[in-house]
Amino acid sequence: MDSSQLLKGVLDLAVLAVLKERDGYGYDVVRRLREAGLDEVGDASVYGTLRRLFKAGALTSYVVASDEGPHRKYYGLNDVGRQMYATSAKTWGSFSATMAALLKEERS
Amino acid sequence: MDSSQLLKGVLDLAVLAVLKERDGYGYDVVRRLREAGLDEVGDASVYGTLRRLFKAGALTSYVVASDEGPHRKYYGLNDVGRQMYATSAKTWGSFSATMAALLKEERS
DNA sequence: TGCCACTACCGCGCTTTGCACAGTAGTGTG
DNA sequence: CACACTACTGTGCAAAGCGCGGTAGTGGCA
Repeated sequence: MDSSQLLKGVLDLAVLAVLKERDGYGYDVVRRLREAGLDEVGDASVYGTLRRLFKAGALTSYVVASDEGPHRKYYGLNDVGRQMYATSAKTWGSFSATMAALLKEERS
Repeated sequence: MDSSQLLKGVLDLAVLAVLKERDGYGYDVVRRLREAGLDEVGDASVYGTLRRLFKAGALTSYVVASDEGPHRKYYGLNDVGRQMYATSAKTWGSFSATMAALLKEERS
């Protein structure tokens, strides 16, 4: 099945969630999301989301050199990002609860 | 917050869910979805979804005259639609579980 | 009679967003 | 030196939900 459409509007939240745990760079965020179960997420989607969130003022950004590869652009949550995470998580919670209730009506 | 993006890819499932309970026409499906909690769903989205699902062969369709207004175009699930509902519900279930797990990691 | 509200449907065009694809680099391995 | 892995970027596309406007049918009300 193609669950890519399900990510719409939720990838932001997912990225915020992993960054809330600890700062991370793009390639790392992709890995963490896939390990978390979102294995179909595209790398370009994550990079795009990070740039979008940064542009929206929700993330801090700093570049760190690496011994084993190219530089890494780290991202982390700031206050705006934490606020965004809180409200998004809440919205998602009520939305998924609504959907769960809708799907549970198995009285046919 | 704008939860419209959350509907992406899930509106199909929501529409299938209400039609699984019983047949319905567009305007009625909109009302039922809103009563279920998806109060921000646009009517054009539902009509579009119904047409799309019908075109995909998941729905039956029949027009019924009404005493109190315009005609009503009823839609109902066929075998394809029921199959689609089953797999979509399953996909949604695992996806939302993944998201729940991701959000629950409150160990900062 | 004229106006409005509610019901019911459709089409156009816009925006967001995830993604495929391609490209650029740095590092290490055979 | 080719290749794999790491790491980031840009372009352009397609799907989907929605705002808006339009078309009708019915009925109420002054």
